[in-house]
Amino acid sequence: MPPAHPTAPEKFALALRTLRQHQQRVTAPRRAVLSVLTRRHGPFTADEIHRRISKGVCDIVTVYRCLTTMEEINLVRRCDFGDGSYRYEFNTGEHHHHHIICRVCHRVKTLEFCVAETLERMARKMGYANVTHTLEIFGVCGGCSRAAGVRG
Amino acid sequence: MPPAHPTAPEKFALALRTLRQHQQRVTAPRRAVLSVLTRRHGPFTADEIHRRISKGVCDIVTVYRCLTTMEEINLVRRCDFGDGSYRYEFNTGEHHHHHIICRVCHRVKTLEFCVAETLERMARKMGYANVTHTLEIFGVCGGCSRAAGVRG
DNA sequence: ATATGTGCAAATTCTTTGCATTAGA
DNA sequence: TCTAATGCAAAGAATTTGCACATAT
Repeated sequence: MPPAHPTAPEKFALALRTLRQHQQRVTAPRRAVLSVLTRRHGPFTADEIHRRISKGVCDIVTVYRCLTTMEEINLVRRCDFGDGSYRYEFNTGEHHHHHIICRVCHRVKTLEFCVAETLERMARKMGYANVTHTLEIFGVCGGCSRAAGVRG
Repeated sequence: MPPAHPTAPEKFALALRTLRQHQQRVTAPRRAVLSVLTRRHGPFTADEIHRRISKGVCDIVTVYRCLTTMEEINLVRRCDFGDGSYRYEFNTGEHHHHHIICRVCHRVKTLEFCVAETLERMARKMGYANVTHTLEIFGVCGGCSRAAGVRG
């Protein structure tokens, strides 16, 4: 069986395969987007991804289109931290997880733990099909708390 | 002690009192917004609220400003279903709750139950202060499933 | 060869802001 | 009275769309 945490190149190769399996073409912009997303987990906004791509490879519009396509085939997951823009992360399919977002420095930590199965089960009992959920935790991280404490 | 589920007029009266307590003026647009939000739990988008207000009472911009003010004094809660617009609901302060949103008809049910305390506790242990969370459940409700089933 | 993907410009959608005017307290 | 709230117009930000051109298969 594959290692629990595939390396970036492994994820990248897997992603290209997944594209082809879904009759999607492997283009330079798609490679670039996937390269960013497999190297660091993110999640990143479309703009952040675009800025991490070598200048001139593609337009921000193309980044959006790549991400939409990739979300449709479950290669990426779209997250919403409620701050006005969506974020995208590579979907390894390994484990469902959530984020803790610092309200001050906006750094994101991943929580490899989910507590919402109970709620999903409840929703299914209520007659819902195709149940999913979003769950994000917000707070002020230790560093930012200390920084604020020192100042005032 | 007050009843567990105050009536709409009770909520409305309470809301006006809360406004005054916070040195906020009681104006026609604010009454109109609160009237909508206390009559039905929602949550509603700014546009939905505006359309439910008698024509000519106020501009959509004013609805946004009312909602912002009301959120600041905790009279309303802002929800984000990740579909491009925020939704607002009256905050009775009674109990924290979540929503189940049908992906097809977009009808919202309230889940008077929260499972995320565990996660918040975990975040606090990780050194985060001022911890909150967002949690929404999505699915296809029974009615919509049946409708889809009948057709195809 | 040909359908799919991309660039550029422009449109859309949601939300916020500036400023003169109106109206609560 | 006098500050806070509103209307209107316009700005902003994020995302999507239209269409001609480029390119992966």
